[in-house]
Amino acid sequence: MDHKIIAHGNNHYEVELGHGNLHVYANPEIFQSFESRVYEMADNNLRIPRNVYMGYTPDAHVGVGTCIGTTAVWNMKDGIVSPSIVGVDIGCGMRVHTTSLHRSDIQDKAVRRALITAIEKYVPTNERTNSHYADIDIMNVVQYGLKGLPASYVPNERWLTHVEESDFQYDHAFLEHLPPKIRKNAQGQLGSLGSGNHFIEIQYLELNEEHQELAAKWGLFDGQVVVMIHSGSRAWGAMVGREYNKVLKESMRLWGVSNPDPNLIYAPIVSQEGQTYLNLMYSSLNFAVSNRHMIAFGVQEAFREVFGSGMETPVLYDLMHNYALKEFHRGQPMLVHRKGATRALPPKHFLNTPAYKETGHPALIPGSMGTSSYIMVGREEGLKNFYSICHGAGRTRSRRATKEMVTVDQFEQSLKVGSEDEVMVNHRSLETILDECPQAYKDVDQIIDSVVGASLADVVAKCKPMAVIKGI
DNA sequence: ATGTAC
Repeated sequence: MDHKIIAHGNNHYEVELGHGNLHVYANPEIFQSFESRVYEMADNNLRIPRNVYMGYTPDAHVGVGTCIGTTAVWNMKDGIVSPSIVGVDIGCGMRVHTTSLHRSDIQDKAVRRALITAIEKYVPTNERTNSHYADIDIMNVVQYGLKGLPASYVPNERWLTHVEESDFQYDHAFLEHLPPKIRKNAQGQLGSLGSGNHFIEIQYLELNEEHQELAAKWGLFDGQVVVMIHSGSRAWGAMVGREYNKVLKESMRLWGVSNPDPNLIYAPIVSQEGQTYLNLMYSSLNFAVSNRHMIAFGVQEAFREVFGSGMETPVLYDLMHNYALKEFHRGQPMLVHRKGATRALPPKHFLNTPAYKETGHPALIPGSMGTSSYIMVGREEGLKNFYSICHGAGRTRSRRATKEMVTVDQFEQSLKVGSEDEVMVNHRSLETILDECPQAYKDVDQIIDSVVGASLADVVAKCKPMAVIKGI
């Protein structure tokens, strides 16, 4: 397919497709690597009426119905909501906790092994292992988010304030639409990691010299040990997504609405079906943020076991990259879908959570296993992409293709196994998580270069991996 | 992604 491309400069391209224009933020190298399939998908998404804006971040790649890396906006009054443009793992996101430790404190491999073992004791990493928080009623959690947790699981006020949202408000009456077994499936999963690309990583920081002052304000220092968590809404969000893909698909058939891609599902925001999905999506966001909170609670317990009961692991921030949020833009309420896209608000922006109003909030971007992650901050210019930046490196090949192509030996080499700087992993064998090797992902440094070059955000700190806990 | 699957 040939498309007219407008190059705006500064890693910003506008691609004219059959049904509207797609904005792409990528450096020339990444831009050239996009396959035509991602443009076909964007064009199918642009067929949905009254789209206000659609953009790709540089980590964009093919997903179900809609590419991962999409920001898509409609007006609340005449727009649509789409489970396909939210993504299957509703509320999937990132969280970072800081420590007072320096990397030299955990350079000893025995210490890092002890931390991995302790974390696995407090955070279930096997699919069917329940968390031991039987005293938490998940119905309180899905209704009131972090405010639904018993006080004994909230170490201090900061854990409620340094998050993108602690309590997503919605009409709880919609919970009656859910199948009863969702409760049984999700109960016991709170505080568990999940599998796939989810992880807990122990990292050390390399501060960007140009943002030392901001880093200090955020409590960050060079060489600091931090913990990065990537997880989502587990069975709760998966069941909401699956159920409403079915329901909305049937509604589209009844309404006579169709799209060339049968996997692209959507409904008017004002319709009963759209309202039901939207409200139940918020229940999943409450589960997701609470899940990461409880994982972090377990991680703090583990650090206390290794370093003493006085150990504190303050939360830096928690934010999501799979959701649709009502936001005010251009003076109007709009529904901003971010599927594999991270909000990065600039300093002073009114949408910032109060704790980060002055500085802008930390935007947490994971790399692939064994490569760097990043802590960034949004810029004013990010407005052009509705303040969305990348959500990570972005896959470059499928799980199956990766397993056929990469060997366990190559994976071990990329983790520097055997050396002092080895990225230690909880799994005895890397065979089971081979599809998560760095060779399956784009080069995260190129992705970050694209975002910085497009003036969407700046790097505050680079996070280098020292130990990783993966689920199965 | 998912206590996977019309």
